[in-house]
Amino acid sequence: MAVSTELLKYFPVLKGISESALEELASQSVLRKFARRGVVINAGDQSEYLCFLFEGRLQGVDFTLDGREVGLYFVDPGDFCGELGLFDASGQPEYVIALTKAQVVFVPATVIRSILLTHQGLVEQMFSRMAGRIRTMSAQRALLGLSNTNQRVCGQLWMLTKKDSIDDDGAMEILNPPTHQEMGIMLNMSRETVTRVFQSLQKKKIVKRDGTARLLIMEPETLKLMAEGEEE
Amino acid sequence: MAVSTELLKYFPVLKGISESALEELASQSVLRKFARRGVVINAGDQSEYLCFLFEGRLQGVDFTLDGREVGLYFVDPGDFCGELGLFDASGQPEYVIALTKAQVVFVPATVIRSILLTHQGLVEQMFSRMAGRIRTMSAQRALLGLSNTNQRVCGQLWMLTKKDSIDDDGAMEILNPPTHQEMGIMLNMSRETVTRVFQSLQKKKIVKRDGTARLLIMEPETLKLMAEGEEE
DNA sequence: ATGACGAGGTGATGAGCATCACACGGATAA
DNA sequence: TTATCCGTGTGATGCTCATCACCTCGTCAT
Repeated sequence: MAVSTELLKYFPVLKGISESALEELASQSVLRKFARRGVVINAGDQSEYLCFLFEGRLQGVDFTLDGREVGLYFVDPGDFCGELGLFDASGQPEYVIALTKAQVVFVPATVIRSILLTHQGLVEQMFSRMAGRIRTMSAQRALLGLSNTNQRVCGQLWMLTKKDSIDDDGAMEILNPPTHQEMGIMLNMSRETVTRVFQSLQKKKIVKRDGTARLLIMEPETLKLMAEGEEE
Repeated sequence: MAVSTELLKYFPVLKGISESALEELASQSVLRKFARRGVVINAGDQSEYLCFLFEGRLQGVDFTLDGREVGLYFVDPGDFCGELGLFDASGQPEYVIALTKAQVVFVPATVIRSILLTHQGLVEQMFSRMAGRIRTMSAQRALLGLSNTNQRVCGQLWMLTKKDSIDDDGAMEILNPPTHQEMGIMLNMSRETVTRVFQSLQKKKIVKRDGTARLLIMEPETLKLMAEGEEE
């Protein structure tokens, strides 16, 4: 049932919480494992948990009125999701699914709420987190505004690129890149079109596959220029 | 410079604030008027204000890498925007512009922050507000997932429809509807296409213009069905 | 080994919509 | 009044991309 306080210290947002409060949190939290495509948060559930991602990658997804799946945002390790239910009875608007095998710490919202009362710093962290979420959703929306599919894919890849992972050749990487299908869902385009864009990028040696768990961005600058529509 | 506390009481989120705090707020706030297309919040500005909308309609907008404008969300009277800068130095990601003549109360973020420390209820309100923002952005994103332009326009109109404005004939209304251009920006489609969809809706007597300030939704149910793709 | 499944790859086809170009009418200012 | 601007209306044209259909390959469970 409980997790260790050491595990919780992995999460930046919980820095600055008193040891006693952390123990309280830890005692009530659960670590759950998910397989690829597992459902972490179900829309409509009155899910009363904050979900801290320890390992893997999650994705928030929603559905159109006519049932088509749309991708909203990604969650990477150290981050959390499910915060919409914290103070607000409207429930989760969306699903969160695991894109890869994932480990998630479930912390009951009630515990978080009571700790928020006494930890002003945590309040600010939560605000920042939600502000960040809004920013990435805005950025994602801006991506959709690009009329050219090449630009959209390049822009998405650029957003996913680990900017600190630069190696000797100036190459960067994306760990656990989404499948073509998943990118299509994020970018409002068909799986086939994503595949074709990737073909073209690989032919130009701008990106390179390294197994399924890693995508190398050989020429980050060119990628960025293509996202801006300045390059063919 | 200052505004009256009466004016501030118009805003639901400020309910439950002590009279003294409200006076403090009022003394530091400013009421500003904007013309159509006026810029309320400038991206990049370290805008240190919460902007409460008293009258008119605002829109959050962003720009793609290649300079195209995209619409993010609407702000209606009683609501506020600019909360992203509250606790967070990353600044505003987006512009907020006035879609119509508008009156906006600017409240300095510093004052809000200090009041938040002592008003737990206000913290919850702010959380709810941001959660709501995320929900509407998700809904807006889901709209973009619809492949058919008719559906997108109908879905947007449905989101804008005042559900409490039903009259004898079962008609509803939208006050100060966006221009076709503005709808195009929200929905990733060209102004011309929006016009054509409107033509078709008017021909079928599903909507009806009433001057420039009011759009009548004659058949809300049909509109909703069309958004769901169940009707031609 | 064998079967099943999911990811990726590829061509043909046509519809849908962006784009361009221009026209019209109403509002506002000079 | 006239000039100007903006929102709207509409046709012609062509490109892009969704869709369908089918294939290969690798992986995993049995």
